[in-house]
Amino acid sequence: METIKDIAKACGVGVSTVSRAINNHPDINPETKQMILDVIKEHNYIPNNSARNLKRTKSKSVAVLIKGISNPFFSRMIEIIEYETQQKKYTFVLQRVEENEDELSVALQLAKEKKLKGIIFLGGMITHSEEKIRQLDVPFVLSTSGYIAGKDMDGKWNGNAGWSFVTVDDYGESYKIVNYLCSLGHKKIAILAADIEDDSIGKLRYEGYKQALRDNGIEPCGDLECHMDERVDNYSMRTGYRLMNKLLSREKDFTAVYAIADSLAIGACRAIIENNKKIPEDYSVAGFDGLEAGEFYNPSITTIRQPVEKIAKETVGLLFQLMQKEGGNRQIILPGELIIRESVKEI
Amino acid sequence: METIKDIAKACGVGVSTVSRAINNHPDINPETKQMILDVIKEHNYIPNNSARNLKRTKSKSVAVLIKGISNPFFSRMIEIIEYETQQKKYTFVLQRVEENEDELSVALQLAKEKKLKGIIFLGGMITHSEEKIRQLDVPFVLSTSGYIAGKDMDGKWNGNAGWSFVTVDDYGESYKIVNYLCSLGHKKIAILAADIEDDSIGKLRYEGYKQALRDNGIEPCGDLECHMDERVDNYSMRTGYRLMNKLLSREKDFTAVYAIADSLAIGACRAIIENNKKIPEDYSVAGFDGLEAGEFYNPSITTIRQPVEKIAKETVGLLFQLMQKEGGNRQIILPGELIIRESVKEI
DNA sequence: TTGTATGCGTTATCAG
DNA sequence: CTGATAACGCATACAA
Repeated sequence: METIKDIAKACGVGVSTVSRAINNHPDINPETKQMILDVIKEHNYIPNNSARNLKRTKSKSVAVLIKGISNPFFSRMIEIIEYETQQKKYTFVLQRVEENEDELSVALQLAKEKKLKGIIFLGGMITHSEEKIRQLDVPFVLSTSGYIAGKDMDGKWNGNAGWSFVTVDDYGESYKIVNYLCSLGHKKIAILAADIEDDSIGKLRYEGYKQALRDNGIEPCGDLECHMDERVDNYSMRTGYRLMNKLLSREKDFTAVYAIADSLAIGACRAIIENNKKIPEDYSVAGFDGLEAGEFYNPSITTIRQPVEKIAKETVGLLFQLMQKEGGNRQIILPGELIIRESVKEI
Repeated sequence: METIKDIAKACGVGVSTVSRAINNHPDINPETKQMILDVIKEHNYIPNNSARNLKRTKSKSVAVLIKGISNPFFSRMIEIIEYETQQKKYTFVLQRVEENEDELSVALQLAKEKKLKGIIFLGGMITHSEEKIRQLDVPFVLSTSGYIAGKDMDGKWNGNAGWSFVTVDDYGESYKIVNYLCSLGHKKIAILAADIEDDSIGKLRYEGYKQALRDNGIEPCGDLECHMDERVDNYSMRTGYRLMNKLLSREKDFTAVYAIADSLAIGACRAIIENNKKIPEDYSVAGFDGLEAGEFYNPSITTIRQPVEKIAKETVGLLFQLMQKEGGNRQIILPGELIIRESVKEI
């Protein structure tokens, strides 16, 4: 294994000079620097990152910890976050964390190893003790999650989370689209929801649905609710398909279905079509998220679009404010956008 | 910052004993070990990974380098690779690499930093000099790529790649589905393809298409080919939508379209539908990949399914054989599966 | 502008 | 079973 010493020897200079060449330090003769760089290239020398991290005191890097990397929603977010981060001349570390892994522990460890300046959490970060969160002495922002942590059970914002986050108002936007369905004359609105025990966005969207119904004088009916199985289902098209078939087999009357995610909505559509029913003639279908797949589906899916670009930008902006101590924790709640397409009709 | 020294002091033992406790070494008194572990937990001590990597000689870890993380196809692969790796008691490192980044350089660096035992490349690894590849002294396997490197321009396998890979036969499977379209009586078959300059799977699938046509006595016609714009388009639904509209505007006659990816096929379907044409009555549409989105689309998309699970398992299996020197480089070419669904009709 | 020496936090070696 | 100490490869303070 080649080390900086070997290079120094090969160049006939000291190790620190090589180090200076590598790290673009100013106080070095341009000629020696070029010579060293040439030798390095010739030897295919690669500095050992562990040693660098160990020695370095500071660093200009932030990390994104992402739970549920398969979420297509996150792909675009990452792109933007990465771009914005690089604009600010910071290095960007992407770290995926298992569904059953503790993202906070991973964050703690990574912060130490990479001497991080800041962290962004994408997904997850729902259930953590204040105490453990406090161990994280690096500025961090929760993106598209964390809202729940500041919400009371009935969905009302209690306004005192001790940390920063950026998210859409899942409860409010869910309310909005269900209310929209009601305004179109729908009275029997089914829902494809997360499992009952869910305490994340699934719960928020579910609560928004129920409240919208009540405010429209409709009492939520358990027979029109179809929940995922805990630890079996996920937010996939297949799940939507399964849930919809289950709902249809109950032979209950309804005119619209609200799926709490576009992926579920698409699976639901397929189930409806295979049952020889038409969308939206027989059933209206509404989703949530604003995925590309919903836009190009046949019929295209009426949904709430999450402002991905905006969320990403605000997240990075907030994180850097925190890092530069330009203000304390803030909670940014962005509006979604009701996108009216083909899958819902007036009744 | 707390170090192993602080823990040793707090426990009244030497640092090496603490190290033993952390690393599950056998030669340590179970009681002291438990005591140390307790103190560690109490202090929230986290060992510095950089220091560990620096000092450690061996390691039991493999990495997956993935180019194009948004590819939904890769999500499932990663899941399986990770599972299989953990079965073998190895640690798994996922490293994403930018589209414009050099995955080989990243691999070289990571191998050094993390003392990797093996590497899996997902996507990318198309254009690299033999010389640079040889620098990588760690066993590696190319998954769902690399085939091209052993192919001649006309798609024939030249059989002497100096490295291992696992993939489907993009050329052959592409040939298969186009041939299937021909067998159904289609004579004018359009294609939605990658940009002309593409030298990856895009080229292979394109060549398979042309050869299938010729073998069915049909001369490929440029007017029925619609290529992506280099560096602008990607394998998204939106691209498929754009290309299909472009193709339709040419007002050329055709009865079937073959999109070289399911995502493109779905966008194409949407474009056709918006032009008030029916699938498959007016146009048959075929895809490639076997994405969930194609299965649940309306109409469901006839396609070639890549055996994701199998690819992933064979990849890991091959890598570990290489690592354990149980054989030299091998090239595994798996068959795809023609899945007949609703988007294609006989003519 | 350059070289030397020290220490980052850990594990491995060796002596007890 | 345990503890002292020498590396690991690099960046940096300091001396030249």
